Amino acid sequence: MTATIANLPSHYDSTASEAKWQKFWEENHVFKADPNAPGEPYCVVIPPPNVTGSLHMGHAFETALIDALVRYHRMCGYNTLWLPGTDHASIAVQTILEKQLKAEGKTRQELGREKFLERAWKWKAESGGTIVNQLRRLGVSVDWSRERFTMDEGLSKAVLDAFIQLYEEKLIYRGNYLVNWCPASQSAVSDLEVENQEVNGHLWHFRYPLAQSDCYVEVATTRPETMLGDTAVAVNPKDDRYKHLIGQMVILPLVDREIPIIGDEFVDPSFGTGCVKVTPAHDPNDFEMGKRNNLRFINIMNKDGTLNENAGEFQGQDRFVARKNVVRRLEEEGMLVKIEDYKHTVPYSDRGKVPVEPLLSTQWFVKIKPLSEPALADLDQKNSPEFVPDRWTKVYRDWLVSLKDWCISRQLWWGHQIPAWYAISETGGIITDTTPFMVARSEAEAREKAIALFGENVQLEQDPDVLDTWFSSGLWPFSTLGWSDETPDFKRYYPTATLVTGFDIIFFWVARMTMMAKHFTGKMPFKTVYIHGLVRDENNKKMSKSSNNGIDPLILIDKYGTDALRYALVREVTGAGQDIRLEYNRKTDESASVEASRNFTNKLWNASRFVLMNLDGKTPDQLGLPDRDQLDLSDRWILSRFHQVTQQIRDQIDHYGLGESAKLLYEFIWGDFCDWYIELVKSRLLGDDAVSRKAAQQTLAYVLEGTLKLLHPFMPHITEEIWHTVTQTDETSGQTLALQTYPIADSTLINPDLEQQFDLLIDTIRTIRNLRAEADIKPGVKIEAILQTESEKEEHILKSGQPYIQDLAKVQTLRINQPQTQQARPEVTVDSSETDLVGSIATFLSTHQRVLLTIGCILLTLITLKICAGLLEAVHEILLLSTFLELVGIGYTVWFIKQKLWKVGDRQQLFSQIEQFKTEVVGEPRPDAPEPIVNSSSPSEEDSAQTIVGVVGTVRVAIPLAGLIDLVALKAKTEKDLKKVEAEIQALSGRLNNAKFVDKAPPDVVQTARDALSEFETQAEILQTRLDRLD
RNA sequence: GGGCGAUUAGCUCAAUGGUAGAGCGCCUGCCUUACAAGCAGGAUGUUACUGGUUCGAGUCCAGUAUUGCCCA
Repeated sequence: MTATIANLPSHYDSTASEAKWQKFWEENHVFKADPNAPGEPYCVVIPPPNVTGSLHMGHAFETALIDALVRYHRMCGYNTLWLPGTDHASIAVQTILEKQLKAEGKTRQELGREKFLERAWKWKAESGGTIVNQLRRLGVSVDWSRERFTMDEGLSKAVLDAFIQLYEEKLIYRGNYLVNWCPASQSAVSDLEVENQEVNGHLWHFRYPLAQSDCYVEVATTRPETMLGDTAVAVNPKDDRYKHLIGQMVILPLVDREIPIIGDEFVDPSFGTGCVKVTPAHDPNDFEMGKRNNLRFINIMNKDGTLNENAGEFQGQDRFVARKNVVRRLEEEGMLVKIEDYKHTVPYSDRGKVPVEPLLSTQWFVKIKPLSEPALADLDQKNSPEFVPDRWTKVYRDWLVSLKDWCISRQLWWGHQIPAWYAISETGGIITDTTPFMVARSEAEAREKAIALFGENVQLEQDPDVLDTWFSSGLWPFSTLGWSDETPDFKRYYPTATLVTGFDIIFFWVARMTMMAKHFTGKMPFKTVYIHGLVRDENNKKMSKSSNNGIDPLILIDKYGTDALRYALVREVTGAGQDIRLEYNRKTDESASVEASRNFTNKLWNASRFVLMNLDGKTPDQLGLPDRDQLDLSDRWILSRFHQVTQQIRDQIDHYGLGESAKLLYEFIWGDFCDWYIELVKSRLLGDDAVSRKAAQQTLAYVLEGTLKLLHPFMPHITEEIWHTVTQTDETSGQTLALQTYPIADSTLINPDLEQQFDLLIDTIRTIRNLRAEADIKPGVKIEAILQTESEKEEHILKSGQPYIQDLAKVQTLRINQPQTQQARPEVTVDSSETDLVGSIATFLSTHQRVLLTIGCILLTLITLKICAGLLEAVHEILLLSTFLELVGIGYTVWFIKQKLWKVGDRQQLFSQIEQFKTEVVGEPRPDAPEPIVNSSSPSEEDSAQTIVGVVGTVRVAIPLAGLIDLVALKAKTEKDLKKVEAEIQALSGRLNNAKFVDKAPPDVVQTARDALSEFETQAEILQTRLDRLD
């Protein structure tokens, strides 16, 4: 048994609770998957975070979404596995480490590969530890026993297997191609690691003289220094200005090299002069042109971004220094025509933050078409994988179609070293483009092969480069499950169910995984790809490390709790794929939206406290299911709502409507359950009808427990905490909400008609409350209210809900009448024997309130004076005190009259107090009195101007007010209401008078409009009558 | 330049083509024994703009403006 709830504080302590349950889940192996257990498998692999430091809000968002899906499916009975892990992020980590080294005045070369890698592993341990800790604090339901890292033993083996297989299939090749060279990290980077930035640059126009004449052609470039590597000038063969020049030669200035003028369709005649210089070794387009036209490839650059021996006088200069110098020299030679300001995009290295240099070098490539085509076929033929939302399918498809061969080698140390060994003894002890190599599983295997080819004395050296990180990430969905072995996990959980990730890495990652998976396993690695948006900051900027606008989720978790943060993130999502914006004040570390969610957790907490306080120490199980025959109207209503919401939530989550589900729960818990049901049930819990009380307890317990289950995937910690208390489940039992069955909607309890009827009661209560506020009636004061309707149905509903109205609108006496015009109808005339004593007194009181007021006033004054006199007598010996008290007595009388009798509202309050005093003596009317007071010989309230009136549906709500009221204000309010109603009437009748609308609109829409019009007309009539009487 | 989104209350965002809602903020009144992190009530909109389709458009179409992202 757990501690009694009475000891619980009124505020939920997230910090303590979260730590407790995170520990509990892990220690009890709650999320440990068992491939031998029954149930359809539901497996999700985590998009592995980079070990580059810590998680940011985007990760928190993503894991909140995944966890909601995973916990939901687990509770739905799937054999669920969420597999966690991290990614080694070769470039990113190496950049961080080199920065650290630089700060210490060292380089990695000085340190050496081995020591550098030691350092990297140390970093990995720290960062990985931080990340894992953060994931734990987020309360994710992952199976930690299966945690993986892209460079751990198993995954490294998978990488080796994949590489060797692809190489043997001739899908991996080594070749000399143009790559994106990052001079900062001194490595090739993939197209994806390049970020195009718009810069304000220049367009330089140069003259290249023709070899055979005094004429020249004019070319334009944004990178003048590359002219040193030009091997042609190209024009469009259809360009009349130049086509006669094709085949002629020009003399390259500064270099004095003769280069041809070629015709190539690629040249855009409208760009610049229509005549372009061609540098095949330093520009991707020129590279293609060079291959098409058999041009020379002259590399003018070293790997550090300085110019090499091919640059002549500029050798050794940095590329940007050389740029200036080349321009100056051309100007001196008279070859500079002009310099234009020019805005263009420059490729920057994502990591190195310097402009990327297209550089010709020898790299390893994956032939992509044989991989992308099967993946494309699956998409086109089977719509696999299915993207949610669908529009991302096109993005994914376009990418697959336009893929180029994938450069997979990186000139880095941190990562999977390429399993190729060079027979360097064949090429003078160094690796060159022509050094023979062996691809093998190990150095020993490579040596065996090498000896066979080159003899015993062959010297081997492993390729120093590592593989692109995405090569190993591409294997993630199956390598983590044990591939390339047929492990039980792989057999049971592969292919996985859903991949949840951001659209920004569809290219990077999703396409790599589908291609690799199709090739190696023959299957798409996941059924569905759920694409979520990005978390933007308060300025609508994407949160990222480079923008330095990220927010550490732990700050908000510490302040508001994990559940609050997660819920705030998830409820922001609509549909899917939409970006969300997180409100955040960087000065105070506060977030309004997370605070709102925290308030919601607190609301749930307190509602649960209330329920617990009223269950007489029993659990939902002990109380049992409520007997349907004993249910009160409100019980049936909340049960209908509960099952309705259950159905909606299941539908939503099944279609990835996570934000919608979260919002549904918010409305249900705060609105239906707390604002209405709990308020309605209070009097029954306090009352002495044991049967009704028990039904209320059972319903409360049942709905609360069910709601905790519904909410669990979104707010795992607080629901677990409350569930354990409500069910009195000891922690040591190992029982957990996380493994309970997710509620299943019982359609026999869903009653839309009942819900609609209940809405009328709610609206009636609201209208009375509204009128009370308008009339400035104090909250504690009980009033009289009169409800009139022409509709028998409405009348019936109002009568069944009478105690609710009295209870929640603080109505002492409620009359539910037929309007005067129909009062003759017998069914509404109730035998006077049914009119109880209280009703008589109320009628008497309201009829004779003025007399009563006067009597009360006199009585009170007399009592006051009597008390004063008595006091004076008792203390008359004290000097001056008697005079003082006399003054007090007189003063109080004056004060009393002014305070209690002068104003209308105050007199009314006094009246009400007297009435309450009366009820205390006579007794409270039973809240579940079978019939409201019906009085066909209606008193004159509705004839009096001293009545405030509102309408709901076609129900007229009247509250008689004692004494005079502010007629002007009342009139203004009535006029305002009437105006609103008249506007509605005008709009509706306009529509209904339109023959086309009546003809063409669906009949139910027309009928709805007719019903609404008739309702508004009734409302208008009621309001107009009131207004007439006020005049 | 091509593509994909977005633009609705002061702010953040909702609304199967049927006549606009929520949270926060604001105003009024309440410490009503679950909750002041709360309760009750209230005010607030030419749905960016211009046309078109339709009986009917925030929603569909075309264009314009602003803005964000992706790809060149």
